[in-house]
Amino acid sequence: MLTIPYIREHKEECINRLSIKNFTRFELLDEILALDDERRKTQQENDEALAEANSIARQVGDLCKQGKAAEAAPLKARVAELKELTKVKGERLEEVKRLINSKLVEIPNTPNLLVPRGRTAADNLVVSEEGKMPELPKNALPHWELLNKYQLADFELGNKVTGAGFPFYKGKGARLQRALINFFLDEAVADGYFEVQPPILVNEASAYATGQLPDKEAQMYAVPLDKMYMIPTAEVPVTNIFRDQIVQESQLPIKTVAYSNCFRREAGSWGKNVRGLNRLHQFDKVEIVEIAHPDNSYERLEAMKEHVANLLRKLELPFHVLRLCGGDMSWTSAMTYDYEVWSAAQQLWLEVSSVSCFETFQSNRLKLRFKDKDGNIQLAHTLNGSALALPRIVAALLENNQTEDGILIPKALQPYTGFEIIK
RNA sequence: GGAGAGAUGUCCGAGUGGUUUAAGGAGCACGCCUGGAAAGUGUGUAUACUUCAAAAGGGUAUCGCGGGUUCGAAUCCCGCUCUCUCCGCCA
Repeated sequence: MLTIPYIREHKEECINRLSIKNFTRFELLDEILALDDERRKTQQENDEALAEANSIARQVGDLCKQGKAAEAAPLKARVAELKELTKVKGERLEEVKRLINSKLVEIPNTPNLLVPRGRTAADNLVVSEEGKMPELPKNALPHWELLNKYQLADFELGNKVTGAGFPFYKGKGARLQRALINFFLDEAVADGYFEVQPPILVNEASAYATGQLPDKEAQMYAVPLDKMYMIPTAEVPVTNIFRDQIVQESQLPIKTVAYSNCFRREAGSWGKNVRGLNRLHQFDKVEIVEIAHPDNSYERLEAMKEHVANLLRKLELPFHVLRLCGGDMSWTSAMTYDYEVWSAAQQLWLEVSSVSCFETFQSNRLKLRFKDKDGNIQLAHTLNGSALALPRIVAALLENNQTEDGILIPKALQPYTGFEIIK
């Protein structure tokens, strides 16, 4: 969420940036500032009452030691009055803080001024495009038929054992999954990312800190008996590593990579173009997360963007990069690049990665800070990106590389698969 | 799942109702000493909110978390979380 000092000191800029996301409820800003004034005033009054009570308690202690307990009676009465007062003030203070918080979570992150204005995916800006568009043989098949033809995945079996959107991968299909995971992890480690393997269940505090709660609760699978949630992305546990932390400035940027299963209920989003691997409830993803200095977080965003582009180059997939417009960006992002690979048989661009800078929007809620050279403590910037999500990569690999002899595996992946062709 | 023990600052660790304004030690930072270092020595060393034009200084809260008792709680009471030991189960 946004910080109150930012809203207070840069209100015009804040409004201008929010308008890029087509946000219009600017009255929330003034409401928050008014409540914050009340919070300060209330706290001051409460603190004064507490200070007087503390002072009286010391006096009572002294009197008792001197054997003058009787003289303490009026002081005790005064403390009782103060206690009533601090009860009322304290409750109001908590109430005001709750109100401020409830309004803050209704305001999205402020987009970077470079973010194009717009409402839908059609307004996204194509910033680069590379790779050779494949020429497919006649009777080219979409990936769901290829999965079936070469016995790489079994959706029916998934339906039987779990439900729709939970396929089994089998044989070379399973091996291809494992190869891609290892390939992505090795590439990230070679690029300086520190590998972690996170839990795939998180507690409420973690889900709240990265913003899945309270807004996106319906998107997560929950384990209510233990008050836990299945992660929709490794971003959640990995970013939460840094919750309530003060890191050293010299440690920045902190580059972390994690592979995990991801679980998404995708409530209400089933419809067109979700066949096969295009949309699943459980999928695999390698995620990169960075904690960066505010001075160079956008340089880090470009570096992450390049890391992802290199993966796609090595996989020899045609792709383009979009800078998302305000209307298509996520609530929490300040700037997002989406990567889409061309899935030749479906004749579709498939989103395989989303790389974002959140500035302080996440770290404010996380309480993720660093101490600068002068000893001042300030919020760090967070960034993350998929590098990469597997199912749509598999879809594009299968469709684009199909030949009459079988499906060719890109060279970079062959050491990981142990085979050059699927037939 | 059962029984017991525990959680104090960067770390170790003392503290069972009032100069604890959290002892002491270690670490770290800076200074002195030194040709340089070690040793020695001195000073400093949490976070959040708030007050103040700013700095300095001050106030409040925080001893796992949340309540309660009391004029006063790290200390007493209740609930929760987590850790350790033993038992049970187990890849």
